[in-house]
Amino acid sequence: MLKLTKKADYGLMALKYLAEHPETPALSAKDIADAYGIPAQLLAKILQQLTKSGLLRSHAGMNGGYALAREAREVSAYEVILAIDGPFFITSCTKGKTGCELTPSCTIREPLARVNDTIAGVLKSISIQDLAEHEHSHGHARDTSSLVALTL
Amino acid sequence: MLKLTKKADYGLMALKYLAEHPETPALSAKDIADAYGIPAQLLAKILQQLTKSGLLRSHAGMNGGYALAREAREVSAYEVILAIDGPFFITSCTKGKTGCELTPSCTIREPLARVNDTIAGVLKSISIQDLAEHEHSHGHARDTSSLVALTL
DNA sequence: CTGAACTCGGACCGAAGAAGTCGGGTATTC
DNA sequence: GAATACCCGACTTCTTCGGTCCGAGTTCAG
Repeated sequence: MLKLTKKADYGLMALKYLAEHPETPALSAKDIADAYGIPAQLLAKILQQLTKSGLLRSHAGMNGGYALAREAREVSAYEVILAIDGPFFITSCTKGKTGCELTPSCTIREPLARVNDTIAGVLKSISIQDLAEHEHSHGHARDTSSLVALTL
Repeated sequence: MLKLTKKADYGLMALKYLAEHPETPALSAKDIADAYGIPAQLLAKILQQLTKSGLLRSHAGMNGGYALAREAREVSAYEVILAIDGPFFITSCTKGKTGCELTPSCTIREPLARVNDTIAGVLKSISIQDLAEHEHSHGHARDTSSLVALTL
């Protein structure tokens, strides 16, 4: 478990692809879909969501398509996932307003909420640029290690 | 997204409950289920899985029930989740053997695998004991902060 | 030794959400 | 005005989770 949806995957792939082709003014949904073998219509919807969230700029008409609204370096994986799948929570009782009122015993959530924050922090620290850069970087380990604090 | 299942939640709750009652030789599934308002039959199945995974000891017959197989301190949240929901991966292409062979372009997985490891590390650093201890610890922040390294 | 209390374990089902499809509408360019 | 591409909601399909039911095996008390 604990996996993110295919949509989020597709979205990350698409943004990575755009980051890898900064020269082109715009890439159509079909272009990207073909490049990865993703269902075009589905990818289109995902890109629309990302556009609505302000991560992409769209341009209709011939030779239209999508382009990054910001620098690849300035877009975190967290934002992408958030835009596509909505806010995530590790805990099942998503704590809307009802939450775990039925079971007044959700004493587990408190520590798990910390974990949740930690994960979010990790995701926020990864940019689209990072994804694109590691195209063929197998061995040469960069020194871009970040530390995440988990306070119980 | 990215949330763990209710089963895993229930499992963690149950273990926490057991950790809080070390004096009793065994607690039945029903006891725990009643304490938290969880469907008893469902909890029973979860506890069975935990038993098969070696996290619990079961004892049939009258006054039977479940007990921790190990010290609460020695059981990590990771193990519990693993036992209940199976191995988790952030990526959708779970990389069995087929994985993303269809799309030979899963260049995203590599960085995300690091994230996956990071999360696993966090979960491994949390023990059942930790969950039980924070029963009423609202304000007094302990200094049990651990650092997790994420190397891209 | 018989029955109550409990665990064990598979089969089953309904609901929810994810994945993907279809079709109509709108904007832009040539 | 035709081709290209984005826009967007509705719909179908499929998987999985959450939960229930029931039968069988164990253990212990009286």
